[in-house]
Amino acid sequence: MRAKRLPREVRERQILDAAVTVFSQNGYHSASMDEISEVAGISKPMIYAYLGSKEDLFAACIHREATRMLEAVVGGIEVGQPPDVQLWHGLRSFFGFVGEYRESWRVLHRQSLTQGGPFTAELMSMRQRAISLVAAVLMQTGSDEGVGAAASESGEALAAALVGAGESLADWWLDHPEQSAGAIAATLMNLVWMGFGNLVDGRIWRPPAKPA
Amino acid sequence: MRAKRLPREVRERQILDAAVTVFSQNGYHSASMDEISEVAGISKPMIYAYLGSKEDLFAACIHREATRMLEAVVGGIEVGQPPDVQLWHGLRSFFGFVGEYRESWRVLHRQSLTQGGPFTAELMSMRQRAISLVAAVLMQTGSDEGVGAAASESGEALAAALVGAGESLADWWLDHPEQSAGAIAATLMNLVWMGFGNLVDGRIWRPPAKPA
DNA sequence: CCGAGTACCTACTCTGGAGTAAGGCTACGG
DNA sequence: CCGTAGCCTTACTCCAGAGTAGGTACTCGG
Repeated sequence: MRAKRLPREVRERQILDAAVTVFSQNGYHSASMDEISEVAGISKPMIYAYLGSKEDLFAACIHREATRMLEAVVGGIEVGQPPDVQLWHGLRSFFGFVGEYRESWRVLHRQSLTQGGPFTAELMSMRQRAISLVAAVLMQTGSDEGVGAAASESGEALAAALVGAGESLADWWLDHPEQSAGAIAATLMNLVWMGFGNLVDGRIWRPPAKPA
Repeated sequence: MRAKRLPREVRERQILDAAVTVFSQNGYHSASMDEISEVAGISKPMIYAYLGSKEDLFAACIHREATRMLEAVVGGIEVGQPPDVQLWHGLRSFFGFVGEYRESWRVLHRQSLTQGGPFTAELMSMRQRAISLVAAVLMQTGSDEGVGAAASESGEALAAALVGAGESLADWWLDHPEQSAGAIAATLMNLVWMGFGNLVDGRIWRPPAKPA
């Protein structure tokens, strides 16, 4: 069946959408260009004409979705706020994004670690941006209040751990969707801000009164 | 070149070693059986004769390495100790393992999330065992001291977050090897036990006097 | 010394799937 | 109404790499 004639811009979006869907299902290698073209409702050579090789296509997917996600998170943070509130809003935005765009998340995370392809660059870069962002929020705490030596020395490491915790929790959430995004965000916020030692004593962190 | 005649048991170990090496470098899909056979110093049909298909081989690798790792972690924990000490020793053992067997870690983690193959079962199971183990340690805190409601309700989620933080920090460590395994473990221990809120105030967690 | 079993090899087959050559259809400017 | 630019397709080529057929050497019990 011959597809209706459409401007390039529109087709490119359709192709990317289809690619994200297919990649998210079974990973980069298991996805075939034929299947992507079928889902996109277009023939294979169009993909090559517009987006280049399979690797290029994957890189383009990663780039688009990563940008979307980081924009969502950054957009959720208000600069004037105290650091715990910033972190809280960042987490809420992150889990909100994951909940709303599961496919995007899957393609970003579940396929991300399979280093090997040249698209690794794209992924490393996005991950690094995430870590840097978190580190910045955490360390700003420091400049405001004179952060403890232990915290400031290992800022990047702490940020990496936090990012990993978020990723892992997001995955766990996909398999246990009974909770809301807010509840998940609160769980992580508590772990990371209060620490388990405090949680045991029943001390928990709560968002400030003004409803978020 | 004809290889020297060796008993099956020995060859199987050599093959598994080679497979772990190759899989850890570029992931499951990029690894070829030809390359594995070459690294193992043996010809391809031997692999098929002894370990079965490529998927079987990968599953066998995962199984062996996961068992090793969990044994290392479990072996590092002493049951009588208070929970924070147990967690501390577990973390030390974990990062010790990662530092010593980088290839094992890579094959376990970096390839693990690419869902799709039937070996996913093996991976899910090992991850679940890790999460359960952590959850058990954390929750035991509860039964000892009457854990806060917030902590007990989301025990599995907290464990998932902690496991993810550990994994992510381990990856980060591979790229920043300047610190010792103990230092990395201490970083995570502090984040997770004290929480960032306390770290900012300079309160940190320390292992009990008796040198670990 | 001789089977027979087990380690081991060379040299294939065969398929999935990336990427392409070559050309048809449609809209729009002139 | 015609040409040309750009959307779109069918129908290939081609190769990496999983898996195998079939045969060779070594070794050990008898």
